[in-house]
Amino acid sequence: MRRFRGESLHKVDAKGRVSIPALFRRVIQACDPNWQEGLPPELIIVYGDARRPFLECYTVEAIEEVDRKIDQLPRGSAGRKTLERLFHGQSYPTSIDETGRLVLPAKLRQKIAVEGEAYFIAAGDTFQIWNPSRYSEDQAKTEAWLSDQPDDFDPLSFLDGGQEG
Amino acid sequence: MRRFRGESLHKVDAKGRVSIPALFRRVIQACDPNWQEGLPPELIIVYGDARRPFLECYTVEAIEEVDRKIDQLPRGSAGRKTLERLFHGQSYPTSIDETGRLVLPAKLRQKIAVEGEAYFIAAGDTFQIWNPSRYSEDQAKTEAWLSDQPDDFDPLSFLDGGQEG
DNA sequence: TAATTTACCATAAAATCCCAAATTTTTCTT
DNA sequence: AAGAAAAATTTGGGATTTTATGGTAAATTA
Repeated sequence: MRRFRGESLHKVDAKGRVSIPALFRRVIQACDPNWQEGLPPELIIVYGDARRPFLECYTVEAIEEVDRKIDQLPRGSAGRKTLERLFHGQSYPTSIDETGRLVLPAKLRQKIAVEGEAYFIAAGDTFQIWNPSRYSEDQAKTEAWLSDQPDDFDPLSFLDGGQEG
Repeated sequence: MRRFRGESLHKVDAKGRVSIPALFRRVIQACDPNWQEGLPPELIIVYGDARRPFLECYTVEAIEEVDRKIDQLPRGSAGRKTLERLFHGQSYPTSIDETGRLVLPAKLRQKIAVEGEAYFIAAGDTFQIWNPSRYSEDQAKTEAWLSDQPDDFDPLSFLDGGQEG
């Protein structure tokens, strides 16, 4: 259980509180090496990439892997600088409260235009938080593209294009 | 026993509970590397491809193979994004309960228009769940096509690299 | 102090567990 | 090979737990 799976819609109240999908909570907890009974499981929300209309949520383990890779880049290089800004600066470490909720500060809610509801969707070792209608639009594009493919087109054929092991 | 074989019809009750064909259960259990005595065998239901009128059920091993391949695609590529949506987002991880049943949430039942009964059919290393009459229609088409072939046409001839496409 | 954040408590709905009745299939015995 | 017994399977109903969400009080901080 080290991988997120599934999608769901949740209410966001005036204080910015949102329930995290129950299945996601288990993954977050399992991937927090510091967690123990009684402590709140932690996660990191990365919000800096302005081109992306969603928040990207990392488990502690996943963010530590990114950190290690950043550490290996040459000091002062453009790549390192950009990644440090994004993952160290423009990120928000937080935790899951007793009732399974998260608080999204106003700044983050504005960033993705979330008000009364938020849409959660898994993306492997991270998950994303979207404005529901923005997600629908994005998804509609993907589906339109898919329906333009031949009837027997299998999305899995993407897998054969890349390098195989 | 790592391959599904067979087909059958089962009742779906008001809570969405359905028996999984007993033979399928053994395959699901055998292909769950985390399974041990006392734990429920797990499986993953993929429902996202709107062009398909059925649910596709993966064993843990089968889905992990897909996951590994997705991981190898370039981050941010269109193919990877589509597959992440499909296999990580639009999927439902679940398990087989003590009595051999599965719960299909309302959302999934609606997706394939299943109400009182569901039709299960093996498809190699996955199996599918259909609305029974939709399956009949689809099957009728296959049979119509077959009966249009010459009497001596052998389906196995597909194996010899005939027209693929 | 005023505003914001955090902790705590409460409740309805939904998902899960537990027990058990009918079947069906398999095994055993004659 | 037939019938009886045992085991496994399919299905149903109720009780229990978890989840999603709202409200209020306490605490922090600007």
